[in-house]
Amino acid sequence: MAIEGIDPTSDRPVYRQIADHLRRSVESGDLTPGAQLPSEATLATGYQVSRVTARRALAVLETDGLILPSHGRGWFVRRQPPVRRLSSDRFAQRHAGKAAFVADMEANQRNYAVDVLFVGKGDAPAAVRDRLGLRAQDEVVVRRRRYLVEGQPVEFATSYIPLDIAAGTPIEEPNPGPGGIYARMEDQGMTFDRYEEEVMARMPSEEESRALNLGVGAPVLHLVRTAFASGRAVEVCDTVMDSAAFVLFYKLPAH
Amino acid sequence: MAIEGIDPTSDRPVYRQIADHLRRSVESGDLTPGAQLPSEATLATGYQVSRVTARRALAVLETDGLILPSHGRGWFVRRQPPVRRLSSDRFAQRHAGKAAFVADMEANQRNYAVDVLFVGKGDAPAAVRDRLGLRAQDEVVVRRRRYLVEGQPVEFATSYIPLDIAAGTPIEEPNPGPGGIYARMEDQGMTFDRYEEEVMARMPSEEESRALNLGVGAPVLHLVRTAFASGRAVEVCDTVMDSAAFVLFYKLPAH
DNA sequence: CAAGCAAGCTTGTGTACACATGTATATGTG
DNA sequence: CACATATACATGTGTACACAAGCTTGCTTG
Repeated sequence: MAIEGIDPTSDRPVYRQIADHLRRSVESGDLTPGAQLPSEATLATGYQVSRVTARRALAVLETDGLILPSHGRGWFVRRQPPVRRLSSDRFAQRHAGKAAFVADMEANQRNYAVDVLFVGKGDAPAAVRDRLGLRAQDEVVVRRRRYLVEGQPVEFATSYIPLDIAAGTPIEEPNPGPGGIYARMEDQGMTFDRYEEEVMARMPSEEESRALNLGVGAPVLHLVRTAFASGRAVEVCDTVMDSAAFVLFYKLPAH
Repeated sequence: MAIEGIDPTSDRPVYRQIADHLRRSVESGDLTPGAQLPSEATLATGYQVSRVTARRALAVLETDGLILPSHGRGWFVRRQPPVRRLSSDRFAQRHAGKAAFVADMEANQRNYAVDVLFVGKGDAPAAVRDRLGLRAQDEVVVRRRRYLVEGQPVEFATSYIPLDIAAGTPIEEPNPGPGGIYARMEDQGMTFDRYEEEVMARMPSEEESRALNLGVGAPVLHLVRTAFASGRAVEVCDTVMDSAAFVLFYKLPAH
């Protein structure tokens, strides 16, 4: 008699049947986020397979981003960070001098934090230089920061601003003051024309995966925003986001 | 003496060292896209490990989306489909009566094809009904289609249109005529107000992975667009895209 | 009581082997 | 020449086992 609906004679491999079975337990809420799964040995005897096969089933769910192993402790159902939305108008309509991320977070009533990881002069990648219309030797101000929601890192953002705009202004400081760097540029008399955003989805590098605390199979959203003010590109912001934590929202006029 | 830089005494597991070594071969162009890797048995003897360990190294690269196995043939370096861009203004500025996708493709000089998979009356998912402002029992016209570029399926799109708009019009036909369904709605005197797009990145279901011919570790872009005309939501289009084939491009005015 | 250590659990990495199944190629037969 | 078949080789799935290494618990010892 088959154990728990597993049929060794089926065309579908046993390890996939076990993965399906466990997946249903997770998706039905039978195994809640954070819950511990039975140990590999328990699963193996329970499903009457070898530990190798049980592990293979677990690996499938790990790749799917459903569960995570913890060496010496066990396998656990992933806690999905709560989804939040970002609006396309988040840069156009800054609320009462607050930076975009802060306004988003307060609108969604979430605990958030921003770590400034690096601010200073540096070089820009070639793709960024192209968008800013700079030459190879031109330096920029680099602002790298990390955003956390409910204690979880969810986003890394790196801004590149041409030196002739940023030099000698609060843009070079870790804290650029109320309204963020956009407000400081407007202080200089700049008027923002438009933004261009390029959105990609891809797998994270090992470093990104570690930094965002992602599961093995979890992709990232990669957003490159170019801001144009007074007829020129004044900033490129390169953002890598935990895809489970974001839904990008764009409101587009119909001409 | 170590074979090919593999050190069994290192802290880094052997299978990861082998994966790194092979990854470099792929990324350096030593193994070009489409090229076949040595067989598992060859790798095992070459690196002096068991076939299981060689397979584990290959599985790492498969999860990373670099290589693909072909049963009975071997492992091959993935061909990345050529990246193409979609513009945010693709719906606002339809060119000479051409549908959005067609205009995009011709602008990028690519071979493309559209398969109409299903057109007819049906039910909409709850999330779609909400966006359209419909009740549970309200039926819609469902239009499901597949887009191919250079022979590769890259996108599945499903449109939902309220029955009171679509019934008895070419919108119910597989071929809705020049300009697509938007043009037919305008024929009815509708004026398009705005579009809302929600962009997510996630891992595909097994079915999606198969349908889009994705590698194991490849994510999809999931876009849900709601079109508003004459003050009401008139269409929801649910699109799942091969993330390797698309860069979404949005041009946003600065208020 | 507290510190430390050992036992016993967990996952992580690796071996060797067996057989099923898909693919390509060479070979032999009509 | 065309077609079926055998065979060699590829990956796919599964077993059993061994040992390393991390974590938790509880007992022992000072």
